[in-house]
Amino acid sequence: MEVFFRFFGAVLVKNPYKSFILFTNVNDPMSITERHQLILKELKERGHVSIQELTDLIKVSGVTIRKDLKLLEDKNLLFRTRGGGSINNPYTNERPINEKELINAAEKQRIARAALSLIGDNDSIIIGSGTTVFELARALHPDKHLTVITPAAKVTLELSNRQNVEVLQLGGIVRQNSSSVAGSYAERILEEISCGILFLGVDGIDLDFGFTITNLAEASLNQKMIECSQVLVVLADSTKFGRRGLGKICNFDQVEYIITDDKVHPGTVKALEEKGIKVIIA
Amino acid sequence: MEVFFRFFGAVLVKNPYKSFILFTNVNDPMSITERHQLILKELKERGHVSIQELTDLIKVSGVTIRKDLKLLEDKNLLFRTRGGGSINNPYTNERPINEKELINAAEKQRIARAALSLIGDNDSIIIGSGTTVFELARALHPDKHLTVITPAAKVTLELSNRQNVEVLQLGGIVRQNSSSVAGSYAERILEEISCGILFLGVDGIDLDFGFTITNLAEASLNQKMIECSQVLVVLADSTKFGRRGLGKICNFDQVEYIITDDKVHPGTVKALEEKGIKVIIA
DNA sequence: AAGCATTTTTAAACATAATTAAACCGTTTT
DNA sequence: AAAACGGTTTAATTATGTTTAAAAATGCTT
Repeated sequence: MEVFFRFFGAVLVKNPYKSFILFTNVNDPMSITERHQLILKELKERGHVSIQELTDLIKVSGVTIRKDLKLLEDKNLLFRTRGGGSINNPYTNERPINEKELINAAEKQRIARAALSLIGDNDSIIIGSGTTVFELARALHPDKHLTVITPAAKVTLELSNRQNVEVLQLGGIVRQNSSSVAGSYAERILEEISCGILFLGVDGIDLDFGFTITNLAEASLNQKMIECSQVLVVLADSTKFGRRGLGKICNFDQVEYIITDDKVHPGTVKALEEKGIKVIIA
Repeated sequence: MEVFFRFFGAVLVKNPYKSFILFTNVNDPMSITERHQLILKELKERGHVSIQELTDLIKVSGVTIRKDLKLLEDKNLLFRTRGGGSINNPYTNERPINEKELINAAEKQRIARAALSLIGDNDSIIIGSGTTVFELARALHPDKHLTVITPAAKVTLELSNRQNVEVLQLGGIVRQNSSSVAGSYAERILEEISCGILFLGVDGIDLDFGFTITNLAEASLNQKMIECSQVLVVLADSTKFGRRGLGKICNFDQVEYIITDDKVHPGTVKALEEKGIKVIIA
């Protein structure tokens, strides 16, 4: 018995299968489970979600999102906060929370997400220490393999179970508060490494003095990082401009990109661009 | 006999649809088994199915699809969600790390607290990787200065803000899951170090074969740690006895203390003590 | 092939769950 | 103090689920 199949004008012979075409409307409203999945995914990537974000994204009412958050909280999958939800228990504060850090959190996340676009497949990158570049680690979910070198234990922990990411933790004495290493051990490892992009967080950007950080040992490590990297990208929210830290890291000619937020002064941007730096406003 | 494909022509023209092609014969309605196969195939490809989709496709009533989904759920082939089915439990995706931590948590904490008594003022110690020795880091609140060397990022993060503790994080490639480094970078740092006590967690203690761990790179690192330490203390809950991991760490003559819980077999304790090891039961 | 029992399917009725707008209340910000 | 924001409740609407009884399909026996 010979069986013919016709499909878009072509004829298939003796196909052992039966055929159906299943259609899914992409514009269909999301099911409750899909919403919950999405919320959990966002939480995992960003650390917290806001109701505003979610209503914009999913096109449902705030009441519904609040109900979702309540359900997920009941399942111990998130902690409810005013206006959203968080993956961390806000009540297990290891150290007093810097209020300002929280206020700039959204900017830092936008900056981090803008930085993602600079990373290519099979790249190797360095992620420095500091809260801004930590957000980069959090937002990093590469499709292809990526090697990440970092002095920061927080970055290592964030990335250690992530798909497609290989982490090289630098060694050395750990600085209090930053949980990040510095010193000769780390620098010696860097001497054997050549890396694509360095993502650096800084404490100060002064148009006359250059890029600075408050800790001297870290400044030295950052210099070594610059030496072994081909491209230097500085991530800094707009509050860092006009400030000076104790230790100088580098001059403007060594920096290829600065990624910052939209509160940066236009004159500053112009001055940076005249120095040959590509400024990305997230 | 000619068989033709069933097209939903009007739908095809509309663009916001994604289409999936499955095979089936048109003339006969689908059998129950074919339906189930179709549902499972869709699930495999897309992760979830909706009842709406399936009724449109197979031209059966919603009641029937619900019955199908119930049957498949009873066979543990899918999870029912409102309006459809999902391939994996949508709510068990979080917090994989805590689970291992929870195993024998109370024992591990008692073991860790017993280990504290071995640490003296101004000592320098190594804390290895694994959940048991991590509990030691958690319990560590020294009155006098203490230097801690560790390959584990979790230990570093736990101790980085603690009073009187200086942390030396070893460098190297980070192992998935353990978030702990191993390899030549770490070993080279250890060559320059001499340390008082090494607190090691192991995966297996076999009276004939010695101390073992499942990961080979970690086994090698552990050997180097032993070389640079004066005293070796093994922390292991009683479930570790009689087991063997892939990589051998050391023999019994190199171990000075074993700290374990009270569920250990008395014969085992005796055998260990005959080998010259001091056994502490927490 | 006819008869009969069993299973499958479905429409209809009913029950439950989900969503939202609107009204209202309490906090936080200005 | 006012305005803006987030949260809760209510009531109406819509979507999804369950049950029931009847019809249709299937399988088995003779």
